[in-house]
Amino acid sequence: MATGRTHRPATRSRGIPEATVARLPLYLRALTALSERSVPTVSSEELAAAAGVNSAKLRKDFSYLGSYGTRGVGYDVEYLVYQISRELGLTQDWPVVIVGIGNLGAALANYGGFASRGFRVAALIDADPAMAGKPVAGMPVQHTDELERIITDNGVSIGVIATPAGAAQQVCDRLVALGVTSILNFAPTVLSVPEGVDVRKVDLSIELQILAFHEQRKAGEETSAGPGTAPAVSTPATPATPAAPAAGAAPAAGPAGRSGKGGPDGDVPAVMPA
Amino acid sequence: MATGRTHRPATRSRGIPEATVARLPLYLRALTALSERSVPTVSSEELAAAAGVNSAKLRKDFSYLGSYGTRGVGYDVEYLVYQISRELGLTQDWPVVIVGIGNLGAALANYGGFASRGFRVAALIDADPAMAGKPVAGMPVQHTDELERIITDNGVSIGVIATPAGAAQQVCDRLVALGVTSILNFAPTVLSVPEGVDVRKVDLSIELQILAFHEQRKAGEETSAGPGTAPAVSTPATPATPAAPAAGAAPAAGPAGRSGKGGPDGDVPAVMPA
DNA sequence: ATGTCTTTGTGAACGCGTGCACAAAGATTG
DNA sequence: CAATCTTTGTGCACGCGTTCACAAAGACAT
Repeated sequence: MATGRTHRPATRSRGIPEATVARLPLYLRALTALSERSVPTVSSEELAAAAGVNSAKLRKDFSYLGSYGTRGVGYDVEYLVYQISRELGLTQDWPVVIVGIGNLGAALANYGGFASRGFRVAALIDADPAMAGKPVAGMPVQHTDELERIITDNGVSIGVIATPAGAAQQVCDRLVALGVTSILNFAPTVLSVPEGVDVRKVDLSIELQILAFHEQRKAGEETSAGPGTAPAVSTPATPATPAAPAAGAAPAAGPAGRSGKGGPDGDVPAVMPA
Repeated sequence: MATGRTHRPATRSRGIPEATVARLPLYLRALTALSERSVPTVSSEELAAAAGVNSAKLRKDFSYLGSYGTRGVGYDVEYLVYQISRELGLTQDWPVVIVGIGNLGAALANYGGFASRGFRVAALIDADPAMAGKPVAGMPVQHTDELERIITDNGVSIGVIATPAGAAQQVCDRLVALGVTSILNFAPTVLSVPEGVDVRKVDLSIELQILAFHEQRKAGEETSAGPGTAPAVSTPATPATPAAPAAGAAPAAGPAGRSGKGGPDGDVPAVMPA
């Protein structure tokens, strides 16, 4: 999951709940597949199964868009594809810039799922002068200096940040200053943006960490009996009071020493207090 | 947002809400940054700002883990890093396989954020025999035939799928059969898995689509007046009854024509079984 | 035209997550 | 030791999202 809506407390834009908006692309994908198989209509039950959701939820979601179904029959696939596309704004062309052409940026540039949904990669930007001119995904990488010209010339309003964490905020600020109002952030940092700018983030390692949590829980349940977290580790309830005081000794031995190392990003200490 | 927990209706494992679990990695990242700057303690206010959340929410989240703060002072950074790491299961080593070494798979293999969090890339797998032996991220790509040996030898319980959509379910089934119980899916498909297997998905294009929705809404608001979706388009309320019948005509004119084209998309399978 | 059968659309209940606001707890100062 | 100040931990209320369950609507058969 790419998590994270930032700002805009409970945006229920035009009556369509955020949760529903987040599912529309899923329905669209399932519908597109049906469309390619020339399936004329689907029931909410079938479509829900294809999209991996509850059928009641799907019907309620669609009810926010209007009454597009026919009782006793189901939904017309083509028509629904069009309605959802329009609702999501995919009937128009969205020029996009990708900033930071490292491994991930290059992968994004090559990703077919963008172009097929109306997202046109207008430019690939990188701060490294050595990258300039290099072709990635059949398109020359351009230097950051070109950013302003590119964005204004193409009318770009959506930017993708795939830079290292350290550069992300700076890039973000520049994009926003140039009029970009939607940002998809792959850098592991919290971006601060002014009111009116939407940020969504995708953090690859966060997803793995969430899986690890559940994995640990599963392993713990089958190994030992109780609901304990890790087997053979003291329960988390105990070290309440001694926490803060005891911690004073920690930095000496532990992770503080690691802070010198220039790792790829933040990480977990090898040794810990208490 | 990489969204998407599948299965497990309302998993509140061991009393820690899912929403809280999803935020722990964020806190951890912020705390690690503080740790590297040798900051000894933080208040909930400061940490919340660094993690991009509400301070009340943060305190409540931490309260599920136990009472790790000191009133009037704040939280001990090192200690909290340890507690969260342990809770997430990051104090142990998680061998991971990445299946599908295309652009994205290669980017994932090179991503530093995994290794630094206790995730060890045990192997890179690809179905293409031509890829076998090629070094990616300083590690030879191995053929799918090796999958069983690799997984059992390394005790892999987490798999990352970065294959084209068409191959994802098949790969998933094989992983599950070999004992993998957590899957991070980058392929744009809904994976069906048996009870007890966790799937999280990251769909790059979904995030962009959600941004496009909001972007369209923003544009619509400033251009025309009303809360209408796209300017100069009939409101969605009208075509209620004629929806299904009229839909037959829709594909001709509208974007429905798009369905025919077999895009460069890695996305929807061109053909698929019923 | 009438009745039956299928499937939508939605009212209502429930549960989770969020945020407020404050009491309790400890540090700190005089 | 008492008073004050800071910050945590949480009870409570509210709103969003999910799910159930059913009436309304239309297709289809007779």
